[in-house]
Amino acid sequence: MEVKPISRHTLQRLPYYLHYLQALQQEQVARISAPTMAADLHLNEVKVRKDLASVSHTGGKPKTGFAVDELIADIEEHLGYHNIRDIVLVGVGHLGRALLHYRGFEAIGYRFVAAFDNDPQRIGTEVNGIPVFSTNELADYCHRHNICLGVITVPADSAQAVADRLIDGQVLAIWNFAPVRLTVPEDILVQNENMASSLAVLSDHLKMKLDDEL
Amino acid sequence: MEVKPISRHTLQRLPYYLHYLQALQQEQVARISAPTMAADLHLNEVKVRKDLASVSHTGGKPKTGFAVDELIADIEEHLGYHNIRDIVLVGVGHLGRALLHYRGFEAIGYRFVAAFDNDPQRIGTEVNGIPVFSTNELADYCHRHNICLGVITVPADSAQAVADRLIDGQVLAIWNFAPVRLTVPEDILVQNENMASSLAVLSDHLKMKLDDEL
DNA sequence: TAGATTGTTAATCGATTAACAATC
DNA sequence: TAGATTGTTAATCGATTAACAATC
Repeated sequence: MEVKPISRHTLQRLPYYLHYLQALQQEQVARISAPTMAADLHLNEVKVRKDLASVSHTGGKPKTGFAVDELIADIEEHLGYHNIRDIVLVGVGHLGRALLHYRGFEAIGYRFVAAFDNDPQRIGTEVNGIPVFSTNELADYCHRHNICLGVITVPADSAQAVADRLIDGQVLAIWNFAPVRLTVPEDILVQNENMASSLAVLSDHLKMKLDDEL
Repeated sequence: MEVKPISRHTLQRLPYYLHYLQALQQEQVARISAPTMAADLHLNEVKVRKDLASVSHTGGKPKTGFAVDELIADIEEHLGYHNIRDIVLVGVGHLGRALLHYRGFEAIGYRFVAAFDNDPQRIGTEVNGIPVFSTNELADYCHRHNICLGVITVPADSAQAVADRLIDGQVLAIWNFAPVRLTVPEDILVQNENMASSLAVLSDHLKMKLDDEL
């Protein structure tokens, strides 16, 4: 019995499937086929079939497709819904605040339990019910509460210092929104997120469109 | 004289290069080699060389590398720094607010000129100096001001309606943060952004790490 | 000249898409 | 049975990485 690792791109699509299936569930739809999903989500048919095959336990049935309820359970299981993990956020600026309010993380098994900031004005307050502590307490807090993941939303010039403290606190992974590449030990997982990066791709496509129209 | 199209992944890396080079410029560093950049940014050496080759006009010189100033200019040109484009945002919630405050967009040639929302409490206010109008005025505003790009940060269930209005307003592209796939005419460019998607990838890697440690 | 660095051609890797047999 | 749909094997495509000749 083998467990085939699930591809990066498939994982990125899972939350879309989940959202779509939950909407179907609301409308009391019991079964759904891969081709229908593909059409509705504007994805390639085979891609959807492969994605579903890689997470579904029971699989689909020819002619009728997949049971909506089961698929939802399968995807949620894969995304880790059943073992909620505690995470922290550092940098309670605008982006930090937005993430603390984001509702989509619980659905994939993550919950903010604390936020950290340097600004005395922010320390001691709460954001969406989550307490804000001094960054001095970061490493200690992570260690004591067994935090696995830290989200960095501080400016670029303090991101590395924050990362170092998170690592002192024994986190396993860092989700970094600062526009710098962090230097971390090999066994620490870092995922970089950059709004400007995403816009850069869109921008290039847009430029080509504008050029074409001349 | 051919223009080779620049790859999606290269584009995503350009903002990182730009940020890194600007830091070097601050420290009065005049020239930089691809291998050094690769080491500092934890990227493959050849990847950096190819990326730089695809944007640099004058190219590098063996032994000494690239002129920092020229590289910055080349990357900025590619990202569209020199023709700022006006964009709008719809949905002034937490995420919308964060984006309106984000400083990284100007650096790649985009400027928010208006925001839209349905909430009467928000209409008429300003966020970071950007006026908030009623969503009713969306299509009209875009058309009159020749807006090329609309950013959607409304909840999933109203995202499609907003997209329809943006398209009425003749925008060319949509940057969609709602967790749904929009239905749009073929010639409209849509880029989907989903925080949960990104976390899903990180989550899976993390799960494997945790499993390994048992 | 010797050595580091560039730019490019070839090999590898992973993801997408096409083709098709198996199934209800 | 006929036809839609599944699951998988093979072909294609794009990006990364390795190898190497050209250059200052």
